[in-house]
Amino acid sequence: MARPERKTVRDVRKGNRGMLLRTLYFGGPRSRHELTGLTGLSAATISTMTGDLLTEKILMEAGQVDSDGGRPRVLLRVNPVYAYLIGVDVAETHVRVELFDLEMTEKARVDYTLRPSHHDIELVARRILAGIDVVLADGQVTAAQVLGVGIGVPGIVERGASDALIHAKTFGWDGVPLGALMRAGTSLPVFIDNGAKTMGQAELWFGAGRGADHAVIVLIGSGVGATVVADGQAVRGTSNSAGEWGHTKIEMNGRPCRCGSRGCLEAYIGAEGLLARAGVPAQTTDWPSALGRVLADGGPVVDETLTYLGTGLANLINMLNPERILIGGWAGLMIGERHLDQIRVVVGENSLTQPYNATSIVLGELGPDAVAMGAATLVLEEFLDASAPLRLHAAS
Amino acid sequence: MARPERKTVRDVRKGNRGMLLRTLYFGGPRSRHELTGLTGLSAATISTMTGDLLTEKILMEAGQVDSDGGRPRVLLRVNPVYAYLIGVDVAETHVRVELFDLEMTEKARVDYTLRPSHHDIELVARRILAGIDVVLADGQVTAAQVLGVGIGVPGIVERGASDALIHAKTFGWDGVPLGALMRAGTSLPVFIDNGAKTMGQAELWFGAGRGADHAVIVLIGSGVGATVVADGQAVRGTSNSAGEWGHTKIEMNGRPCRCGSRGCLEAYIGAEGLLARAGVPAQTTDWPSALGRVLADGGPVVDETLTYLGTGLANLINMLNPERILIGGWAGLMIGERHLDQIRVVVGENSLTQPYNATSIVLGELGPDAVAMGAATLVLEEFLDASAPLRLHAAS
DNA sequence: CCGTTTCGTTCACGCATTGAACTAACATGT
DNA sequence: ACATGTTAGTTCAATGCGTGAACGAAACGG
Repeated sequence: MARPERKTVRDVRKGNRGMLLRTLYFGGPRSRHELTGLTGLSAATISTMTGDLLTEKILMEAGQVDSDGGRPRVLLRVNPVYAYLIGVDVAETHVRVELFDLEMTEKARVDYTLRPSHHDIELVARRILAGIDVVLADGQVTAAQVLGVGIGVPGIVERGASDALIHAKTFGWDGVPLGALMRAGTSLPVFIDNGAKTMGQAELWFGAGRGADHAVIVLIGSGVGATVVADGQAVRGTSNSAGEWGHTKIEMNGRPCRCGSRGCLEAYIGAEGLLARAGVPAQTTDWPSALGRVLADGGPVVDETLTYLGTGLANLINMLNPERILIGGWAGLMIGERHLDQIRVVVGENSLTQPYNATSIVLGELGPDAVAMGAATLVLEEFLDASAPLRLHAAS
Repeated sequence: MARPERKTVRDVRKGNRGMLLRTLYFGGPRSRHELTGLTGLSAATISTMTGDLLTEKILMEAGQVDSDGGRPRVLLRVNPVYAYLIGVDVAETHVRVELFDLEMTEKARVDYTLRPSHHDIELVARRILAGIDVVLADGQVTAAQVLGVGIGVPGIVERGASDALIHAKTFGWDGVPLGALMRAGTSLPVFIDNGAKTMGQAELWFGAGRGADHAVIVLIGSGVGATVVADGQAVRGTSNSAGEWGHTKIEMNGRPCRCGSRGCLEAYIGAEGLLARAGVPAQTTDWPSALGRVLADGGPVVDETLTYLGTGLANLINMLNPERILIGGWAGLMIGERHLDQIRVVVGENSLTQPYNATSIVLGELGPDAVAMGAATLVLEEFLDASAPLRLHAAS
């Protein structure tokens, strides 16, 4: 019952323009002629629309191609330096700010280390704002050229009517208004989402998820989460907290989980739970190498982990029937690189034949650094969907 | 990445017309003036559009209301006898064909009993076609007045490029082309979907799910399934087999399930599994009263069942963050009527606070007979979305 | 230099929504 | 009975958009 909005003729333009931009963005340089076929629009419409986009400098020409015997085609492409995007990754140990051009090429980056338990929200906001200034200076870009700032944060981002509120237990954030704080310091449009979701977005757009309409991107680090994509759209749920795959129960009366419950998937396949099960001392700090040793040694704990992971993935397949499952996150990649085949076997044993056969299970391509890129993708999405109304802003 | 279609000005009309029809369908009789506010369209557009719909007889006037001091408003409503819908329920023991008017009032019904293991697809198709003729005669409706036939069937309905194929193990159906068989016998448009899904659709549109944008409708009978609704749209997955909640694993190395795997939720809370766990002899035929006795007696088996059910629901909440969960199916209703409060407690203990608080858990309102009505809803949906292109057909 | 082929643009037309001006239908006060 | 005010609904010129058809542009081959 999602209420469709009133539509007017201008929405037609906006939609078609977005479609053209998307096909050009993802479909490489194309001639106007090719675009008629790819978009279904008439040559006349393509002509006027590309004309507009060229004078706006959103598109640019990209050489010619001979076409046997006739007038050569002029290739068009999205102008990568028409505007820039900023992506921010707020993590437990650092705040990272990155500047991208429209093609997601990194132009500048700055990292701020956060001392443990120094996650005061105002400190974090100050770091982000300072980081924006730094990357703009480094990249020699003015704020007026930036379409917006995307921020990936830990925890649940509640998108209320007014402003995004962030709940992150481990940070001591309980309903923190980061959006408002940002707006107080910059006039750039700000988009905030959970870091796991922005990373999923990045994989979906630029990684192993390209082109998938139904996908689940699973993130296994010390925690466990998932991004669900149905019909090309991220499933957010009613308060934007869908995807807590790590806290689905997979064992009645199972291991206690840090969420307070028992038998959560995260307690078995999350790095923290996995290492604890393998008997790695709790005070170990270098988790990745510890995990590497556990995986190399093999043994029952690893087999058990693969069983839990495979069963958890099978549940996703039975429930959601995705065409693709991506495994990401630093721990997920380490496990998957060694044991993907065995995971596939376990999944096959625990899922229904028909949906299992419709799914391919692959590893993420982007690595754990993609949070900021995914956050920037939030801005890019807005631009592609509605380049007309958004457009460039005067910066303060 | 769902590719949006090329849009033209006429699509604007189609969309707005659908929106108007929907608000009038679900929002009771309204005056043109009220419709401007409800739809966001201008008075001018409302005027021309309602004019069209009135001459097409899709709308009709429904009295007047005084409006203090001025011209009285003329109320408009959807004309319930503009056209009719046929819904079919193909179940293990019967084929039921029902005729509805546009307001889903039942006009005629016919039941055919199926003898066990007489599920030959051609027999079923013949029954359906005969049933269509019977309800049309009983309801004194011509085929030309019927918008289409919706059919709810067991098993997985694979919506390929060409034609719907049905896989239903218990019926011995493996890729059966019911759609093609129907088209050979009638020229009415045919829509086929899984019966659990059509029932979910019925609850969502006309039952306890009205108005929910994010919902899960859970069906517990002898089997267990779910309909997931995200952003007002049913989540179907890549091959239309999403929603197999009953075969998600809730216990490692748990009870064997008839799907061949182990630890499936269905093996615990499905009527068959539940009765087996309670020690009810396998040859019992009257399952509902057996279940009634088990529930009345109480004891550990019941408690256990509520724990499994609550945990399964908690997994849905954590994963999908719905605003509403409906419990339906004959067994689900029996359990829920007695123990809804305890279910809510178990769910609370096993789900994250924030999404739990955003969810209300309620019982279905429509009862197990809603499969045919939900199937008819498939036709209604098509009509409301695209009344212009669909329109009435010449019948054979 | 000319015909052919392919690519791209221009323009009249049909269809959509809209604001503004207008008409319709009532109640009230005198 | 009649004027006035108020609310409901309609009509119309203006504007925006996509499209097909006619037209212009830029190459090739002879």
